[in-house]
Amino acid sequence: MGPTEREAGAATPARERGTGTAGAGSAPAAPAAPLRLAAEGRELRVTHPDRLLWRDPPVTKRAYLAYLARVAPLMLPWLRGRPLVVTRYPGGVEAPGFYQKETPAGRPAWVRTVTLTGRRPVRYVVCDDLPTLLWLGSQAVVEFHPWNAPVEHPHRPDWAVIDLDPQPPLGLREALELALDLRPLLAGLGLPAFPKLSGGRGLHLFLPLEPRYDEREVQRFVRSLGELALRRWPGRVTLERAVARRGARIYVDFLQNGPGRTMVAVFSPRPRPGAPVSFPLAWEEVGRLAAEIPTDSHRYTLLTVPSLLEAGAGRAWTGFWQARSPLPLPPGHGRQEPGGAQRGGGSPSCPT
DNA sequence: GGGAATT
DNA sequence: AATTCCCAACGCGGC
DNA sequence: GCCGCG
Repeated sequence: MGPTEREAGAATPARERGTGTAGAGSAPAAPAAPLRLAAEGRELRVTHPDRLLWRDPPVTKRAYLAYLARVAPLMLPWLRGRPLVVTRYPGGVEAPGFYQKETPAGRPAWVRTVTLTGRRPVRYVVCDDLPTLLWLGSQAVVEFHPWNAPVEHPHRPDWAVIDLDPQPPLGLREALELALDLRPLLAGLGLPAFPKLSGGRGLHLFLPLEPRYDEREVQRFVRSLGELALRRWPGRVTLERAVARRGARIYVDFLQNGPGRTMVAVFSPRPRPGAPVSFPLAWEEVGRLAAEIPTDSHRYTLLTVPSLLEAGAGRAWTGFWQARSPLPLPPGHGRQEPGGAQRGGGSPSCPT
């Protein structure tokens, strides 16, 4: 989804919805005063606290900040120490939004940034703490896309991502089923995988990695995993870039592992109707959900900003950071081997 | 959402 | 003073 | 070459 998308026919800009204003004859609806917030000794100004970021279900900026504060303990570990790319929707998620890499101007002095030079130098936000998270929320940041690598070694990702994107009429159910079949295959390669709901139709598998490979190597490896899955389940899996050629299969998007590419963080909301959230699952839940969700449920929404605000954040993956794995690279994979053109592009060996 | 550039 | 602009990016494959 | 794609 591009951040500039908008819901068909919903051009109405988000408007201030009076906060009740029990106003018996009181002053004419005062333009909502900026809210003052303090967190961990940092002070924050929040304009338009009652603006609706999502209309259905209704989520005001104020409620959104409460959500972020609530999930912060579980969310921050996935943002901390990484360059952050965000999408922002200052007019609400039904109005156009935009990607932002460069740190928004006017940041408080205590917001950490890091400048990385690719084609051009970019000063990224590094969201290490609650005040920074809330400041981003106050800036109408809706999606959090941390780099796959930490600032200390930005070109040595410490996780790989397998993005399972079911093409309608397939839906979450089918993505969960594929993940369940992928799991033993990955385990056979010594790769524990951690699943999360994308917040859209699909599922993301995170594979904790020893940070010794560059983005290209990781991307090549995940592509070869996709090819393996494609050979094994040709009717269920596709690696096609062109939507028209994907058919009713699960698109395995390995390109998300490339240089400078990002994946939406755990607990990041999505700028879609329903205020869905990308949510970490335990494998038992993957199995349970696969059994519960109706087939072809390509619109299934499980967890939302309001539901998590109400019920609490749940839990995180356990053991992720202890599981960092080496990639089972065949000899020569990813290394310039003088004259040693190996066949097959380095597919992982597969216990068939 | 807000700073900068443009009218 | 008011309005508009700007906020990523890049390679790959199909045509 | 341009477009769509993520």
